This record gives sequence, structure tokens and C-alpha cells, in this order.
Amino acid sequence: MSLDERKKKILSSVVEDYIESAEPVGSKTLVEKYHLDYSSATIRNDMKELEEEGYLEQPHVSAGRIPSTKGYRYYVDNLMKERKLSMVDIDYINNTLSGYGDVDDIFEQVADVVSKVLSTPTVITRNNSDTIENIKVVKISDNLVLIVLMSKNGTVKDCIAKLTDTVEDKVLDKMTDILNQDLTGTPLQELHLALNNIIKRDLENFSVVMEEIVNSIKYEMSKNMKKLNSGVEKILENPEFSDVETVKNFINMISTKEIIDSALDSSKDNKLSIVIGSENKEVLLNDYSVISLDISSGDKKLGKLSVIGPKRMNYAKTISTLKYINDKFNNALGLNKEKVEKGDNSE
Amino acid sequence: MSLDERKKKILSSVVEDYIESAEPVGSKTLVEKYHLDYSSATIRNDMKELEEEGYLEQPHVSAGRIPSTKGYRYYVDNLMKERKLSMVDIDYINNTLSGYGDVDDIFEQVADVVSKVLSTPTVITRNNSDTIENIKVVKISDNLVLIVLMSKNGTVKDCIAKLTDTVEDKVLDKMTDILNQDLTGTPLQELHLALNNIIKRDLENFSVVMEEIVNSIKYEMSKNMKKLNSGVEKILENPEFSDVETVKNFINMISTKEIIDSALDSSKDNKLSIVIGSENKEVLLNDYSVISLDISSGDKKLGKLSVIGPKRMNYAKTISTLKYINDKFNNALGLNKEKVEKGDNSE
DNA sequence: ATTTAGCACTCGAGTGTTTTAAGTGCTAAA
DNA sequence: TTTAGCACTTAAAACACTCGAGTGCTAAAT
Repeated sequence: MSLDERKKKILSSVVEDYIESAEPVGSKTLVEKYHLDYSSATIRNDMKELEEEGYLEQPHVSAGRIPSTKGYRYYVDNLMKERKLSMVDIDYINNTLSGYGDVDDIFEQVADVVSKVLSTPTVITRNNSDTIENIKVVKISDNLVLIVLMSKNGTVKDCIAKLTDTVEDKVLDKMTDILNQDLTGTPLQELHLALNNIIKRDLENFSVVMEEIVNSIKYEMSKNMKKLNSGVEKILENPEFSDVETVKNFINMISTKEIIDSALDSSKDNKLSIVIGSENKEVLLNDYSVISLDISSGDKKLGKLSVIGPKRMNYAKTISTLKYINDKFNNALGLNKEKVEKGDNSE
Repeated sequence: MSLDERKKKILSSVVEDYIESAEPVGSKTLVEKYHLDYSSATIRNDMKELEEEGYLEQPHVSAGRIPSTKGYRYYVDNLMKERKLSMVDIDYINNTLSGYGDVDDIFEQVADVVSKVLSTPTVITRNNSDTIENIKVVKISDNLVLIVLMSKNGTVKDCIAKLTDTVEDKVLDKMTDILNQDLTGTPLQELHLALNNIIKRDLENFSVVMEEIVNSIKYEMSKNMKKLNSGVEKILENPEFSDVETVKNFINMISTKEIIDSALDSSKDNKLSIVIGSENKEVLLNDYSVISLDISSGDKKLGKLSVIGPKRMNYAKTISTLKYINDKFNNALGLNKEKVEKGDNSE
């Protein structure tokens, strides 16, 4: 299923013009703007054939053509030229990604940066199969204890529990042992359950202190589950969203965990996955494209960063931005990981 | 400037009907729906007078009336009946506000809850005149140190700094002393500057470790400045925002720190402040109303919680919700504060 | 002095019709 | 194989018209 050179040029021009203008592209525009050395009639004949072959669509008979899902797919796979990021974007990314904070902070920073650079909503999902490796509890004062959770993948989270009663060091050590015994190896997604079990079992022995510690951990973990996406309002810039009803549906959709999960599910096996329009299994996503990138540190998968936009999104820029971020991010987290592992061994 | 009973009833009915329906209210609707024992002609005469006195406005000659800013103001000050929150809302609030996390977490929870209950954007602003009281640095492992910042108002923040090099306990103690010397009494808003000064001055002595600690603090503090508002998308439910352009302007406005600051500035002296439409100094806010509440713990002001919506917002429900939250919040933070102070004294 | 019925008037919103312009597909010639 | 030319289609813009909600005023009724 290969196209001749002229058709390739036409298809790629239609895609690129439509991405830029959001208006159906006509034969005349194509000849004038993209310097095709043929008359508009020739282009028209080719466009008709491209439509018959399923690469283009016509909103109505007297309009120009827009790319079909198949058209976008052919463009992305065969025609699209990778483009270098602009210096402005590179600078912005480098200046904004500080690398401070814990994994979730960094994920959030990345999502913010991506949504700014690409003017598109960005979704992050954490890898919940990561497991607890070690828990430390440090007393800061009589009524404040710090809890540090380290995961197998080398990420660190911490929280402070405020206690109503003072607690002896010995008791605290005992609690720390119990937490480590019970939680080591627990996947993050099951942490909530495991914590509840501890409380149920040990409440009589440790009274409220253990409960306060456990609740602090529970809250800290639930915080990350909540914040999923950045820059949702960027979608308003697209003419596709000039209708408030569409906007509401989109926001609703992107806030529904199940839909996002299903969307990202299909990209399981690929580092960089591009799902265009009706290729999405989820019907509600059929007008959108989802581009996602696995974020990992070494061989350890930490999560996924996804950009969701109208089918008419800028594939070239999105992909090169994600790739750039990927390198950047790998480096940043790679460093952190190394440090954390050292810290881990040292106790 | 008092109105007779019938006019009061008319004004209050117009306001309430308009808040509910977003449509200009006509004399006939008023008679039928609000059981005014007069003919529509009588109501019409009164409405005309209310318009002449500035309480009502007429979008065009053959439409009903809508309240003017003065009309809303009179309603809020004299006619509005406080209403009890529904059990559903009370339950939702009580179940959602966990009270865990640091001040910023709690502020964010409150903003989320309020925006859910009221279906309106909610803005939080922290009181930056709070000052640093004490800093603790705890070594967790060779490469991880925990930094705990306690403020005068009794709030706690913490962050973890990952170090590239190991650091001796003695050196760390020295650094802690320096941090305390230099930062105690520093208002949070000047913290950034003060931290930069430390680095500039002491970098040669402590090499990168101090810088890593300082940068972690800087990042942790900047995180709170960023997240300002919750539930912005709720605004889409209002028919006032059926035009995407209006939505964009609103989002833009609410994301502009200066505008929000100026809006909240005028409520400086009041615990609960209500600013309606053109009462706002900021011209861009003239179509909106801002209701804000001081959040304090004892006599210490922690920040402000504000609801921003169209002039046609539900004043009664908003105010009673904020009042309810205020009690709730005071209690929650009151508790924390007590704990923190104890912890503080104990060292 | 108030209140109300009645009526002429205004204007936005909705509906149907016409015009315009962009773009096509096809035919016949190059 | 390409292209000029032309008839055809259609969405969107422009316009004209109707309808109805709601008004303000006047004159009569209470």
C-alpha cells in the first residue's frame, strides 16, 4: 500500500495545512502554498483517489479535504519529518525542570512543562506496581514524627505525622519494625489495604499513635492519586472546542480514571505510543489522539506521560518534545536513583 | 434609602429567580411564581421605580429585569435569608476534610471541597507575612537529609534534600545553625531572597551540600505559591460562560496573580468580605463577585479562601458554606497548632 | 390615592429565503 | 498524463419576516 511521490506530497501537505489552519484544505491552496508543480485539476484528481483509498475525507462536497485517521497514520509513519525543538522551548524546559522534590513532584513538573510547550492537556500516570522497600520513622520532636517511604524503584516519599501524645523511642522503633515487616514488598496500589490491616490488628497495642502514623501515610499516598492532569484549559485554544458542550465533555472524559486507563492500556508494550482517533478502543476518545511515553529509570518503569489532544494535533512537535523530555528526565531520575540506592544500602 | 415591603419582596424575588434561572424576570413570572397578591401592572410600576432607583436593570425594553450591583448589594445586606447547609453537603464536607497533611495541603483540601459543594472556582491565598521560627535538619541516610521548617503561626513544612556527597553530622549541625541564624524571623515572602543570600555568602565554605539543601527548600516553598485555585472548570456550568472566549478570559484572569491579589486586597479588614460586580476595583472583575473568608487559627491569620463567580452567584449558599467551613477549619487547625506548639517548646 | 385592565409598542429570537464563495468532478482539448 | 473550463453542490452569510414576551401608559375601578 504505497503511494506515489505526488500523492505523498499532497497527503503530507494536507495534513500539515490542516494541523495549522483547522480548515479543510482545497486543491488551490495546496498548489499555491506548497508549490506543487501541477495544476489544481491534477491535484483534485489525486485528492479524489486519496479519498477513495481512505486517506482523506470530505466534510461536504463543496469543501476541501481533511485527513482521515488512516491519513494521519500514514503521515506519522511515513511522511512526518522529525523537527528539532526551538531554542526557546529547549531553554524553557531546561530552566523549568528543577529536578527537586519527590517523584510525584517531578512528574508534575514534567507534565506542566509539556502542557506549556505543546499547549495541550497532559496526563501523568504513576506505575502502581512499584513496591515498598523500606520505611523509616524519625522523631523530630515529642509530637512530630517523620515517615520516609522508599520504593523498590528507588523513589522516596515522606510525610509528617502530628501526634496527640508523646511517644517513647522504644515504642517508635517497635512500630517501625512492624511497618517494615508488614509493608515491605507491598505494591503501592495495595498499600491502603495493608495499612488498614495494620490498624485493625494492632490498634489495641499501640493506641492512637500508630493510627496517626498510618493515617498520615494514607493521606500522603492518596494525594498523588488525585492530581492527574495539567493544562486542561489549553484545549480551549483549539477551534474544535469553540463549543462549551464539547469542552465540558472533554474535561469530564479526561477526569474519568477508567477512560484514561483504557486509553493508556493500549500503549503497554511500547516506549512511545501514538494512538490516533478511531484507533482508540474507547469510543469517547475517537476524536482525539493520545501520544504517550514510558518514563523509566534504568530498567524500572516509573510511569507514563501522555499528551491528549484533538486528532489535528501537532504530531511532529509533540513527539520531538516528548523524546527530548524523555532524555532529560531519564538523566534527572537516573541521578536521583543512584543517590537513593546508596542511601538505602548505607543503613 | 429604605424600600417598602412590596418592593423588598419584589427585589428579593427578582434576585432569587434570576440567580436560579439566569433569565431576566418579568412581572408575570413574579406574580405567578412568588404569589405576590397584586396584579402584574402594579408589579410593573414598582419594578420601574426600582429601576429608576438603581436596583434593577433592563437588558432591553421588551425583556424582564435583572438585578444591578446595587440590587444585589441591597439583597445581600438586607433581604437574604441565611440558609442551613443540606445534610448532604455537611456530610460531604466532613468526610472529605481529613485534616492530614501540612497547612498547604489543608488549604487545598478546603478549596477543593468548597468548589465541589458550590460548583464554583475557589481561590486560596496564603498569608506570606508569617515568619520562619525554627529549622531542623535531620539526616536520614548518608545521602538524604530532611529539612523541617516551622513558622511563627505554628505551621510546619518539610522537604527532603538528596545529596551528591555524604556529609558529616558536625558539618550538618553547623549548617543548621547558620540556617536558623539567618532565617529565623524571615517572612515567608522574603525567604527566597534570604536563601539566595546564604548561598552567595557561604557557598565556598560548604560547597554543594548547602546549595542542595537551600535549593530543596526553595523548591518546596515555590510549590505552594503555584497552586492557587480549584474547580475552575465549574464555571462552565453557568450560562454566562456559554461562549468560549469568555471562559478563556476568565481562566486567564483567575490565573493572573496581580488581579487576584487586587481583588482580595479590598477585603483586608473584614473576616468575611463580599464584593459584588462593579464594586471590584479591578475592571476585569466587574462582572464577577468575590466572597472571601479569612482563615485563622486563634489570632493568627493563615490566609484567605475566596470564591469567585458571576455576579449571579448563590450568595446565601456560598456564605453559609464558607461560614461552616470556617468553624470546621478553625477547629482542625486549632488542634494542629496546639500540637505543633508543644512540639516546638520541647526542644 | 392605589390598583388594575387594556392596549399600543418594542425588540430579540426564531424561521425561511436568497446570495455568495469556495471547492468539487467531469469533459474535452493539449 | 495533464490541464483548462465549466456546471454543479453546499455551507455560511445576509436579509426579511413573524411571533411573543414584556413593557409603559392611560383610563377606569376600588
